[in-house]
Amino acid sequence: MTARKGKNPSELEIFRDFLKHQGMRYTPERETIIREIFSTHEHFDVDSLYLSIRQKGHRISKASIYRLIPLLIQANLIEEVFFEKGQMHYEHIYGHEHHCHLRCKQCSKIEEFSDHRVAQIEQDLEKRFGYKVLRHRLDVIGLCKSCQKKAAESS
Amino acid sequence: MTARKGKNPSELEIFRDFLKHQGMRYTPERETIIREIFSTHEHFDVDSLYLSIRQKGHRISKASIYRLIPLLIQANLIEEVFFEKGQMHYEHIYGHEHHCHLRCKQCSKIEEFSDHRVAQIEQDLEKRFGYKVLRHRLDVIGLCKSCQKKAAESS
DNA sequence: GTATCTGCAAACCCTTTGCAATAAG
DNA sequence: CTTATTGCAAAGGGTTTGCAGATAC
Repeated sequence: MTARKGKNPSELEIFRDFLKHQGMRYTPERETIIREIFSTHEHFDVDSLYLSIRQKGHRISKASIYRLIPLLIQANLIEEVFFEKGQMHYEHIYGHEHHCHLRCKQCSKIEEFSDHRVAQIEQDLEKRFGYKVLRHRLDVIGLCKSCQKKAAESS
Repeated sequence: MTARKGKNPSELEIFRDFLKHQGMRYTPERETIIREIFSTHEHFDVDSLYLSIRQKGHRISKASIYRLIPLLIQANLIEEVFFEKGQMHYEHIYGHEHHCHLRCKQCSKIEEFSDHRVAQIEQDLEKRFGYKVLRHRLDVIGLCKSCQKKAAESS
């Protein structure tokens, strides 16, 4: 991202600025939720986030979490990653290396990779469609080595 | 589109075989739904699919659509593409040219594109990780021209 | 004939929202 | 002080499910 000199601002600093710019307020509840979200590198859903916050003794309502999430997305701190079993799952996009996923259709094993050609594609898209590209998600689905072997044996 | 009486679209043949193999039944309701899904190249969601089926005079319940979709996914005919405004959106992955999506974060407008470099990336992944690649999904998120303009005006 | 499928409507459950009390700025 | 924010509980809305009748095989 934009690290000119020195260290990058923390998620909390970025979000505080975002709120001030919007005429919104920086509350203890919001700080607690953000701290919990950024305390791990995992993706999360509202329910598990709510439970882990409660387990640490904080009394935050789910409504506050639901109301905070759109703001965090607007501030480019998190994004929706996938929807599963009736729930949306989110992950941080700030402060973590971007990567693409190579996923085995059979056993769901995931390899992570990066490829500079995706950035080239993005540049071409900006020219061709006039979009300002913010980010991408590339998921490649296939069969891993051992699942190929199993498939060959069973046929 | 009108019903094609003489020709059997291959989606239907594939799905009929799939059902037989699972001990399930090929019903007129299922055929009607599949014909409607494959009559266009668009993405669809359950509600709009339901409406277009009803508008053509067929009396199919939403429940039947909801119950059919997991089967079509299992048969590799369609897949989930994205979740938006509370609804899942699907698209065919069989019998139609593959394409990637360039989506506006603000207004959700979608441009479709293809790029041969994705196929090159896939080939490299097969070599590097030993996977057999089946397909991919590349979603690029950005701001379309008019949403960039709006953002500039309001700041 | 029998097990699957259908339509209907109610249940489900994640998410959103109205409201009165609270607190940030 | 003023107005955004909170927690609660109720409402919303897409999706799932139980059931009795219909139907593919």
